[in-house]
Amino acid sequence: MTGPKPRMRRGEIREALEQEILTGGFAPGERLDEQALGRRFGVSRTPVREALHQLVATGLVELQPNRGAFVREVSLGELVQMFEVMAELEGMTGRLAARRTEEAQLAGLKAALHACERAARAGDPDAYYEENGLFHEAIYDLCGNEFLAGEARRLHRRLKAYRRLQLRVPKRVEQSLAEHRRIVAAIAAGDTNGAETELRNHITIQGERFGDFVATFPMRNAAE
Amino acid sequence: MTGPKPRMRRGEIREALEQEILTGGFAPGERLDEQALGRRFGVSRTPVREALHQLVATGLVELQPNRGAFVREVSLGELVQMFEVMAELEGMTGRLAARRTEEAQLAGLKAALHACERAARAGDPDAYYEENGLFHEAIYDLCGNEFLAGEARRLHRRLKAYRRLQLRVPKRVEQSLAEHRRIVAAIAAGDTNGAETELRNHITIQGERFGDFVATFPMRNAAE
DNA sequence: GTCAAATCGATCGTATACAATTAACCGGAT
DNA sequence: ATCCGGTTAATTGTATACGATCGATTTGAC
Repeated sequence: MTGPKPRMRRGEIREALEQEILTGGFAPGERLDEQALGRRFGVSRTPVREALHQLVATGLVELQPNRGAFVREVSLGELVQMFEVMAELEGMTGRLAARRTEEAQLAGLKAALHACERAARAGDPDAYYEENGLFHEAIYDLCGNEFLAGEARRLHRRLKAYRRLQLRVPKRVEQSLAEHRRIVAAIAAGDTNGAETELRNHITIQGERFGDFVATFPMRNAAE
Repeated sequence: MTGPKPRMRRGEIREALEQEILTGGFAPGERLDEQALGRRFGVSRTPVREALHQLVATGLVELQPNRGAFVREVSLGELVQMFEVMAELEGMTGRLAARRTEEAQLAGLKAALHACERAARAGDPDAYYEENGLFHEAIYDLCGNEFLAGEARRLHRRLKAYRRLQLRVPKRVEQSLAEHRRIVAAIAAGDTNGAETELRNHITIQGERFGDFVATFPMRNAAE
């Protein structure tokens, strides 16, 4: 048996489970047994339970009453819906950033853009992915709405695995970079509509049309 | 001692605490003692703990490590931010509903509107508040994005207490009703921009200008 | 052979017990 | 008198024990 027992704490357990679910270590729909996980992490059921409950709040895990915790399966349609909302929130951060940002505050955003350019030139998709996250984070900081930023971060995290996939598409990195440049230009110019539109499209290309299509199909409800 | 012990379950405890926090039964910043609450509800610490953790996820409670749970204090600025996001989400539901709704599906929305009209004519703000919630719920159903609907419901719940307050402003019910009519008209006409704008303004009147103002002040971060 | 009901097993939900961490209090030295 | 360190008390975080609930299996009758 290879089971090490490093005695992790609740927070670490939460992160470990989240990581493993996002990377596919647990199959969607799979049951997450409390005592099995407890044995695996070298702790009792209690911290595992609390970690699972936190994951329920993030939407990764579904909790059936008196039945246990299961890895939530996200349908394609649901993913589209989440991207649709993400696009809206990101667009909003752009609009607010464009309206509220002063010239002097642009340094961080421009630095993040340059970092993206370097990663793209290096042809390193993983590095670009990291810098991309920091780029959007820079916009969050500029939007002046910390609550909005928190919600955007939440969804960003939730969609992490899927966003990463999209970068594997051939010319996608270059295209993304070009969009980043237009976004910065719009924010710098105070072009609220431009920043909003660019950012929205940046998240879902043809997303709304696609959304219209799948919205006509019936689909599962979100967990309580 | 008036302490009854009805032995509530976790879900009930969660709702009771949520209700009491929203209605001001617990002061903002007040500490929520686990065993005290356990005694009060006639249960042990365990279900209280789980209820508190769920409230952390909703943003009502803040959890300091090894220190305990506290009622989260929401500053005015934070409230404005939340309304700003709420306005955007509602606007989005309106836009999607206007684009995706067929004539035959409008019955429910129109019924909800008529119910609002009846409550307004009766001069009953509380009844109007209820019907208002159902009206927005009807739009959620039409937007075809269940995930978005879930997020909107979450924020709606979170802002419940404050929305209720706004309806006490003199002519506010009549004004709200007029906005509802314009919203329905826009959705029925398939006017995406109109529905989005009307709904957005419906949530925050002059909200953006106010947001611009308070965004220039420093403010607390959202809890982890 | 099929279906239904009751028993059995397993797991979740809750209660209680223990350990670890923190904050407050107190005493002493500068 | 003030500041610093150690000690203590209280509370969170975790472990374990118990009870309740649900699903599956088995047995019996039709």
